[in-house]
Amino acid sequence: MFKVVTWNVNSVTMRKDRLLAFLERERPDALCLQELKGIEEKFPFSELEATGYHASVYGQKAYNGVAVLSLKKPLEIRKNFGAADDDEAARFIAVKLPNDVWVMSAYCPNGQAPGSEKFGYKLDWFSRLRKYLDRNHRLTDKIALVGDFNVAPEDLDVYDPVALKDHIHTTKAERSSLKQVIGFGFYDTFRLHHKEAGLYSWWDYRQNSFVQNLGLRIDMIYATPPLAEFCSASRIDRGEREGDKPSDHAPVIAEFDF
DNA sequence: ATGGCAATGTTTCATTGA
Repeated sequence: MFKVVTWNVNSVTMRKDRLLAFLERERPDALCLQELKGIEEKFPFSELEATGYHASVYGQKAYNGVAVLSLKKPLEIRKNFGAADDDEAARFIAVKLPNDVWVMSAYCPNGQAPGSEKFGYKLDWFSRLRKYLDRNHRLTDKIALVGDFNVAPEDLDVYDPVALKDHIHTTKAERSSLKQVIGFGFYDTFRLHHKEAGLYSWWDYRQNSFVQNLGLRIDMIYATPPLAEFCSASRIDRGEREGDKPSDHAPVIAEFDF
């Protein structure tokens, strides 16, 4: 069995205790983090290593930051999209594990508002992610491309698609850009097992949104065919959105039987 | 239409997030 998790923790410093408890409880083979919100010097390496995890970390001051925690030590680590790409925001890290699976933790740009400068950056970022995949991988590779994609791919993934039509996360341009990435050949492993509406991974901190289930499904575990064919279960751990000091995102979990 | 909540650094406000 190979268990993968993605979790936007909204500051690894603030979520350290939750993260350690989660790892003890779930013992995933790989846990991908987004929004570390700190430089590598602030990352709690020693406490994570004490729980048996290797930490591959790409940090940045104040914003962004991604990591992959894994039970097995990675054979290879890549940060962002390589020498051909000069983006300095720490939004992407890929590790090759000994079982030949590439695990990629992605923190896609928010985009702020349709038409804004940051919106253009978001669309461009997806385009560069697709180019990175084309340059470095083939469809026959076992890849888990996971993270906070900041796009709700379908109206089914939005609590009020009418009110939020053409808002950030739901525009045609964002959905089309995400599809360009997924068109590499990925499956949305959560939807392999859950087809219904009302299932989200993020809820606004404001307005009691979680209690009302006013959310979006924007955190994904995408897998290429040789991995997706073994996906036996998937779920969203809503319990992590409850209690004291939760992240606004819940962890998304996928299990692969091989 | 707006703000509401949370986290970080530029810290008692500004910026960003989604």
